[in-house]
Amino acid sequence: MREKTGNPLIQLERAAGTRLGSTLRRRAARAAPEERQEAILKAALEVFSENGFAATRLEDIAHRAGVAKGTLYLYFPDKETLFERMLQKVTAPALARLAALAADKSIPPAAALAHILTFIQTEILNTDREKVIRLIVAEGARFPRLAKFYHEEVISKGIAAIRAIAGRDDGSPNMKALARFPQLLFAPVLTSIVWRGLFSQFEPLDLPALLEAHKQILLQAEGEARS
Amino acid sequence: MREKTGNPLIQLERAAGTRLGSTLRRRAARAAPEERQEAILKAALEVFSENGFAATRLEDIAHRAGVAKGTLYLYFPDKETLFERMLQKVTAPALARLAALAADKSIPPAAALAHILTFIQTEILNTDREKVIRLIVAEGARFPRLAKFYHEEVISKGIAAIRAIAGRDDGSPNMKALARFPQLLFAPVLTSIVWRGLFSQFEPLDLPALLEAHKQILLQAEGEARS
Amino acid sequence: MREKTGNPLIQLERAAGTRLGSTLRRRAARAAPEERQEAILKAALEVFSENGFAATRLEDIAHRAGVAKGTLYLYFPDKETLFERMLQKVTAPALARLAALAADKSIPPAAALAHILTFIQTEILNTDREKVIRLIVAEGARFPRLAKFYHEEVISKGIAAIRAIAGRDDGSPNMKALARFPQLLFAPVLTSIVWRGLFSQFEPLDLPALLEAHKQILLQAEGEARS
Amino acid sequence: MREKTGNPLIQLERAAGTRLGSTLRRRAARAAPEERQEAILKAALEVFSENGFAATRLEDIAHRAGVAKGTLYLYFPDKETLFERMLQKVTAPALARLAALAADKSIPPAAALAHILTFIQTEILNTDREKVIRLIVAEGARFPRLAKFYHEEVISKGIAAIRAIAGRDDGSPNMKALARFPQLLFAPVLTSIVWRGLFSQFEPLDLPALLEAHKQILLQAEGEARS
DNA sequence: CATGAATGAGCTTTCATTCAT
DNA sequence: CATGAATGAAAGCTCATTCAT
Repeated sequence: MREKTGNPLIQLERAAGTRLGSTLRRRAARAAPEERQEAILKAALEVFSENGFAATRLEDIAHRAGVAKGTLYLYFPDKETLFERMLQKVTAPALARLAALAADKSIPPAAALAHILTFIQTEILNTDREKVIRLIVAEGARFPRLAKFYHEEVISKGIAAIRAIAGRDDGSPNMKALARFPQLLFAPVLTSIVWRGLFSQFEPLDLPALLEAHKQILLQAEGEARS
Repeated sequence: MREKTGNPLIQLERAAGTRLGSTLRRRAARAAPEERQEAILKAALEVFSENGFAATRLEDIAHRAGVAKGTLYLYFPDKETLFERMLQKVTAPALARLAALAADKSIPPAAALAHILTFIQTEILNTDREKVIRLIVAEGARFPRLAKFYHEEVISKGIAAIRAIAGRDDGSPNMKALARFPQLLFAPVLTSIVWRGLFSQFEPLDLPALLEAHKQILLQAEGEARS
Repeated sequence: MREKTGNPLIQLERAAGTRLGSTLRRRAARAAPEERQEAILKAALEVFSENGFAATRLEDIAHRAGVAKGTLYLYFPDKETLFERMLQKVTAPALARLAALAADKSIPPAAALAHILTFIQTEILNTDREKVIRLIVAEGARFPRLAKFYHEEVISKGIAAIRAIAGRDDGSPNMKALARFPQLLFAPVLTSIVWRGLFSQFEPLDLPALLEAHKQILLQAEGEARS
Repeated sequence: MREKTGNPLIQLERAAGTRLGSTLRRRAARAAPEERQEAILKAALEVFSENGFAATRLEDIAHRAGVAKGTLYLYFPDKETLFERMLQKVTAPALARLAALAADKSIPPAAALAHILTFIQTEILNTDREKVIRLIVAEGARFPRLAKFYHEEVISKGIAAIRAIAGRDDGSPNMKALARFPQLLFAPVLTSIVWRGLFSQFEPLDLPALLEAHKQILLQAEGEARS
């Protein structure tokens, strides 16, 4: 951390009050406001992910976004709000397809749930959303508003979708269990995310294979969701 | 280190006293040094659990432990070390019985794994160890030394035990999967711990029932590990 | 300069808007430059009066004047100059009639002085000029240039006028005193201005009656300056 | 302003990590807490008087008091409170003798009031209390709590004392006026204080003579309060 | 050993001023 | 001319760490 930037060349120029060629000045030719907002949120996700909320310095986010410290305050009133808005923004979309899956009753339940796991695999893992999950897991306890938002917007919807799908099946005991505890479907995903954040360097984890094994156990599926 | 908070949610609790002369010191008539160390570590677990590493003030730990701020430095060189030592201390024991289970080849694998889950239920959940797990999950990424320690002392041993047990079974596909991915055994436990830290107030979770369902799916066990 | 507030009492008023895109600009269809200057100075008097120099934000003045922040700099080089120019502008006229009174030797001294007090009552109290006096009293010590200007343009002229008038009288001891200490004439006025700025809400002050009493004491006048 | 202190000798010593003779270290051999509080309040009065509330930097107060910035916060929770406490502290005593004068009915009213003016002259003018008055006059409008405190603790008591004394006299019209408007007694004092804060360098003011003249006008006193 | 007052680096936030549009 | 987004110095406040007692 602690990148003491501040191009000395530029500083000299200023100190002297001179006005040399114009190419070197100006940090990035004034971007559109939406792009800056975007850049700030992107930088925020990165830096918060690396350091956690409390240990993140706004100056680092600003640097990473290519703006000045004060600029952040043109877009967000304070650190906490920036944090929450950033998480909400990344969180926002994404649940639509799950709802569609839940509604499509032509797909057999086991296949639909396998689809969900595949969906998670491609749309969340190794994505910004994985970082978000890590941040929520790590900081959510200190941000009840955030936990509530995430539960309402993501978790409860996902839970409902899984429950709806599993409920369509009648016989299978595993499906019954899933209808009661949808958490069992994504528990290995969450565990993998945590694992990869902590232990991968000591003991790597073959995530696709793990999820495949999970599907077979839970859904007796034969890897039909390979696509 | 030197991390700063600013989290308004947390600052409420503070505000403290107006700082006067110090006529009425002495809190508990001088305890034995081991007891003090103990008290400090206990307080540290509590306060770090509530606030996370960066947002925790050493003064709060000292206060909770009934000692002065400076006293902490007689036992630990700095905040980070206190944090790590505290986690290591709570972590330390606990794995012996798992190893014993793994070694006892008279118990059928499924029963042994069910035993492990029961063991986790009674010895970890609702315990200081659950708090430790939450802290590791939340802060481990910023404390690689800690993650390494925890992997070495706890995770890899648990993994090895599960793998040894599951490996004794030959036929069952679930056992094969567990031998390859022991994480699948405790994934629902970790998920539950995270859930209870974040979402319980919005949507409670019947943990024993969830683990029971998990056992049935994974081990076709019929709750035989009730003991 | 570059002074900072932090006064929480003042910050309440702010908080502003969340800063969005700027689709709906334009406040008042482009005014003539003199009018803008006027509007800025008017707004400046108001806002500086409410908050004092250091705690006043230029943005508030701009907002109140219906112009953009940057526009201020087209009319004034910096905050301090705006402050001084504003005070000078309001101060500027006003002394002519006093000089006339001083020159008109047909009016008996006591009556002339009573006139002055009446003049003050109608032309200063409850006027922008009262605000100016409060600002000078409050901030003058930090703006020697301003104090000097005010002394030269207003105070010394007023003092001279009073002295000239009182000096025309020979016998009366009060007139002798006033010729030596013209401040005694307007001391109750200044005191009232300060009082009303600070204590009126706790203990109101009947200003006309007070000045009437003052006239009687000092000038043995019987309210003949009612005009 | 902006005294960048920080004894370079000491800084070198620290940088090198050496431990030389012990006399130079240590900012003042750890004073008693009351003394430090005292020193801080004294420094605060000075610096606030020079710069006003908003333009005063806590660091300057700390430097002037010979303590570190953080030390201020051991004694006062924030800038505003320091400001108010400082003013209250200087204000606190002082009114007792006035009350005594008001109660002593053996002294003729005019003499008692003359005493009060003399008292003001010796106990307030050229004193910390004069600075306090200037600060209240300048900042009171922004600190209603402070204005209220000052009115309750000082002003209203002084007003009451004057009114009681003046009320004992029956005939004199001046006394009647004073009983109704006690402000007239101290108006020249306040005016002088303001004058000396703003214009003395351009036009000095013989304050004792002015107050003497005031006494003669108001009390027909012949300087009997010389004592 | 224990204490807690003292320190000062560091962080969030504000706002006068600039300048591309 | 006018705008207001952008800048970054500066200030209030916190808290890990030290050290005289």
